[in-house]
Amino acid sequence: MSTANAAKVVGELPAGLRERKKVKTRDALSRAALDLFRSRGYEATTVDDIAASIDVSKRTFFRYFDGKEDVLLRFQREVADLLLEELRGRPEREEPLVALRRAGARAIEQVAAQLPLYRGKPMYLAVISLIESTPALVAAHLRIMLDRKDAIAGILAEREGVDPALDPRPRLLVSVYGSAVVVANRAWHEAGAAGTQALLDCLDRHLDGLGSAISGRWSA
Amino acid sequence: MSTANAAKVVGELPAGLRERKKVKTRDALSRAALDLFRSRGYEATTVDDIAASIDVSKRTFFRYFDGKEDVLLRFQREVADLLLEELRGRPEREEPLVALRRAGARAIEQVAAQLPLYRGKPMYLAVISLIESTPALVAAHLRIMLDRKDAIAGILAEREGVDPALDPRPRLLVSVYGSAVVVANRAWHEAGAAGTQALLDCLDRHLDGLGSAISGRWSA
DNA sequence: GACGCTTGTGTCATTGGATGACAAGTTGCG
DNA sequence: CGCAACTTGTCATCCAATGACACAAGCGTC
Repeated sequence: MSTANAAKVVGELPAGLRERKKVKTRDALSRAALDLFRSRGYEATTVDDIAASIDVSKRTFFRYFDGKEDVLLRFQREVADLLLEELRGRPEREEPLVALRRAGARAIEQVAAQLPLYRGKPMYLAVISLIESTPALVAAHLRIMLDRKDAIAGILAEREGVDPALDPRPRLLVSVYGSAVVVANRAWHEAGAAGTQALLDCLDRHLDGLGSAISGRWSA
Repeated sequence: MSTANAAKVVGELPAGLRERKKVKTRDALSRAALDLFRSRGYEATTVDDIAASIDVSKRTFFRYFDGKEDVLLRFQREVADLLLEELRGRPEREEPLVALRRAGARAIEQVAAQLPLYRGKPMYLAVISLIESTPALVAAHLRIMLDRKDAIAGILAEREGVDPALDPRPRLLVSVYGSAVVVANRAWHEAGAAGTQALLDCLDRHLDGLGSAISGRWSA
């Protein structure tokens, strides 16, 4: 139940032949899309191109993914869903931002580790890089986080015993956390897009900087 | 020079007949779009509908606006641009977040005051409400802010004498500020979408809550 | 006021994303 | 094997967006 949606993870045993085929097709589509996006660019690649490159019809592509964006964003969705799950399991003693940070870090670790590799590195990292170099995808990423924010804010509100409809802090915190994630992703990408640990470190640095960023003046 | 892009403002004297016609058409399109979006919903309204309702061709619509979203988002763009302008004029003594807040508040005030009215209230407010009730538009709004964030962060970095490429704080602050704006917009919308002052107050309340949201535990 | 020049508009065609309908092919299973 | 359930491809359609081109309307000039 805790891994309900994790059928896409590597070490799964996919029941019958039918299921195995589907997993294979989805994976092939993901890779083909990633390849094409990276070489030609996201906008310059049509869904037809992707489908044709693995010899399926465009219609089939849309049966596996909700849209062109979804090929990449489904990983981000996965992270967001995992974060939600992890957050529910955080000990009550942790203060809100700490619980969020831990849950987020664990979610990223899991996705990076469980998802298939792409050229030796976790596919998840390649996806982030691609997203960060495509404005339309950054926006779509924001949208995904937006969709999850209410749920996350709800959990935080419950943990702290406040009413999310009256107290702005739950939503604010979630939103601010999301901001830090986005800025950190970008910094990581611009700094060369190293490994998973570099990404997590970068995120930590940014989250540490939050307090200092919003208060007082900055020293040069 | 400071009001270079403000041709859309009310009290302008539009040179010749040609210009006056254009302003009229653009305004008619905006209103028609707003009407249709509000009654049928954003997705359910086609660009053809909008154009047909004021008897112009779809092609003409796309000559006035970059796309369907742009009819509404151009107001948000205006706010973002004004904020940028205001920020450049803030006194150096103000600390970063304070300068941002003042610049943002002034930008909103100006847009709300200068833009045409829609059913008695500033059109800007109607647009926010519509955006807030349409997920796709919220995402697009985020994208607009995203496009401006680097410029804003650059100004803040310069004011404070830090290097925006090394210090994460400029980008962080801008991003966090943007988060607060979005959360505040939504809260304002859900609270009944009162007037401009209510929006500004709501924004202030959210910005005041930032520090408390990210640190420590919350009291019930 | 007639002449061009510039600019805005409509029509037409096209591309690409996304979805519904239906027929044909596969897989799963008794 | 043979039927039921499911997957896929083809076809048609809708809509956003853009380029090409012809036509009309504003604008300045003589």
